[in-house]
Amino acid sequence: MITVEVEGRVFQVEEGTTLGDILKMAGIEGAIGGKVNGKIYDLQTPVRSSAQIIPIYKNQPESLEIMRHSLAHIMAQALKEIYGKDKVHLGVGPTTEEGFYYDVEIEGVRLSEDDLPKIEEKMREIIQKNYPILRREISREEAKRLFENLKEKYKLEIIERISPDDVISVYEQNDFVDLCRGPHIPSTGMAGAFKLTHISGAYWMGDAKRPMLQRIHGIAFWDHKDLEERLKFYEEAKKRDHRRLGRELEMFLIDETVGPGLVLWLPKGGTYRKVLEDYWREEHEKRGYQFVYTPHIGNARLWEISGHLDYYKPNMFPPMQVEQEEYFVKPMNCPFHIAIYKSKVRSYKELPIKLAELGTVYRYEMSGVLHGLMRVRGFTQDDAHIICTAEQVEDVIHETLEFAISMLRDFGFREFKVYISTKPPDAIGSQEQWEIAENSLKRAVESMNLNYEIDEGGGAFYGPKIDVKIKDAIGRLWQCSTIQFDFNLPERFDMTYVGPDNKRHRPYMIHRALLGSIERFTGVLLEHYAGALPVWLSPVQVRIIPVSEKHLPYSKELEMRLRSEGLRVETDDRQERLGAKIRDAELQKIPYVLVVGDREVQEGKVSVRSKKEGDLGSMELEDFIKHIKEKIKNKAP
RNA sequence: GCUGGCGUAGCUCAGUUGGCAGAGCGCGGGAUUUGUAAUCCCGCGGUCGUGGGUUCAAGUCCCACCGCCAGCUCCA
Repeated sequence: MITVEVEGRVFQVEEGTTLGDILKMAGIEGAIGGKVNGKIYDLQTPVRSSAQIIPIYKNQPESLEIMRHSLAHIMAQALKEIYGKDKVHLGVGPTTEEGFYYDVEIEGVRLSEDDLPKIEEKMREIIQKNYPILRREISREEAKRLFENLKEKYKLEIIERISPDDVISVYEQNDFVDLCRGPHIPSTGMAGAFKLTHISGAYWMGDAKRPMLQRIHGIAFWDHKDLEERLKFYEEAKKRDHRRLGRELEMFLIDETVGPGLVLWLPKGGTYRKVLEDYWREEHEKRGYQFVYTPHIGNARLWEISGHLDYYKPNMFPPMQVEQEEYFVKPMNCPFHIAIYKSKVRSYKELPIKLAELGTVYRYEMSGVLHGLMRVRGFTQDDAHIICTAEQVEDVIHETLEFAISMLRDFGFREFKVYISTKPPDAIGSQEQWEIAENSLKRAVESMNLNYEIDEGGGAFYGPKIDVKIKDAIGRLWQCSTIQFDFNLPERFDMTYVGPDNKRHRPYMIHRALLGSIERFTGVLLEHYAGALPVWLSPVQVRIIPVSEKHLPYSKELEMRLRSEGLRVETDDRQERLGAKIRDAELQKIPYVLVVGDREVQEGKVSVRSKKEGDLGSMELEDFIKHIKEKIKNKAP
């Protein structure tokens, strides 16, 4: 007998009683599954030891996971029915954040997106038939026999990987059997609303040397309403695509003849970028950073010392030969900053030293991963290296994290997720170094009340780090800031400082970027704001629209006046109708439009239309200047 | 890099079984003098991604390469 606790009540049941029977005993109805000591079980799974049980109902996210998992099976069954049992070989079919996928190999068939409706149709049939989904626990030998007979070569491989202590279970619906740990809904009829979205390739076991399977992706929810909402979200994301916005707003360009992954900043993008970089420099100046500039290429010897040629070479552009020496285009700025640090003997009195640079680096990324501004081959890191003593580490980390969050807030982000990655097994550096570093990271995050997760053992071999992700307007997370200890480079370059004891000591080095890269961050910003950048960042802040040609002189006067106030202004002097000019300003997402006609000329006023708030009516020019300057100062959206 | 899909005017796209390259927007010229999301007319604009091949004939079929997209993998 085992003891189970359900909703505060305690029961004695036979060991191996299914969760469903236990819940029934407790008088609980409508549960999809349950959490048994924190693990999600379905109703058919036997409970083998005393446990705390929390039922899972449809309105809880965990129930979705159960249902989506079953949909993956239903899809697999549909594929087998359409393409033949022997032809379809199943890989893995897990759930995702919003649905499920299944990796399959179908002999002689290349699926295309046109095949999806047919598969969906078959899935609906299976759901309609409402087959019971039955769990069966079988021995390893039986499992092997079963999947050998089914010609499921990938499943056999999975069986090999299942640890001997684990129970092997299969789930059956009608004549379909799948190796699966579960959990599942009790019958196919309970499946919710779903849609197959796309097909892609995926290596078996994520290994490029193994065969590539076809991955069929689907999304699923209990309600059609939620499904529709999700589909709308995709449309919304598509509307916000920075690649489209970048072209429409004339921000940037990636030109095939220049090269893939290499960004050309157009004048509008250039103006925006200058504002961003000026702001960035000011903020760094306030916090005692010193600015440095370093070359784009460096001698191979430098990259040998840094170790990049050992472990980073595949990501570097091939070398160029100059006067019998090899040079590499830089993939990182650190070795240069270190050379600057080492240019003289450093005293503990001048630490921490904070060297900052908007350093443009080049990395040879595989062609398949390039993506607009988000993933490119040449980009500018908002980079800095902080060199300090052990005693200073904690303050430095605290200050840096605070800096990162404050800067991201200025750009309009309000939600952050922080990840701390700790010591991996193959790490270098002393235990003491790691402890000081990791503790400082944890304390900084805790003192700032930030929501964080620890990725145990997820750090680089050369040091622990903090990554900050931001949540954008439609809930997507983007990694921006990273604060990374480096115990490797100070050793390799023999960096030292002279301590109060007049001896040489090894400093701590921290590599950090707040925005990540200017390119990527710009992509994120564009998507976050759907192209309508806050006034302070907008390349054009005000567009003046004369109602007719005769108002052009007054418009030009206004333009000069606003320009002298430091605002970015242009006048639409085209021979177009007012409506057309308003529309174009709107499409260009210009924050403020000033309409100038007879009334405004006579009264010396301006008629203000804000992108955010619509027609604000007539205003004294001075009042408008005050208004817009306030928005700029506050970095209002 | 790998798998699949796609490359037609500056942009968005149409182009049937192989048979004279099209539209809208944009751009140039003209008319209009406009009050809060598209005024009208005319015109310029393409070696159909590049290079081979099949064919009387290729945007269309075949091959290779380049680029883009969805993923895998990787990552700022």
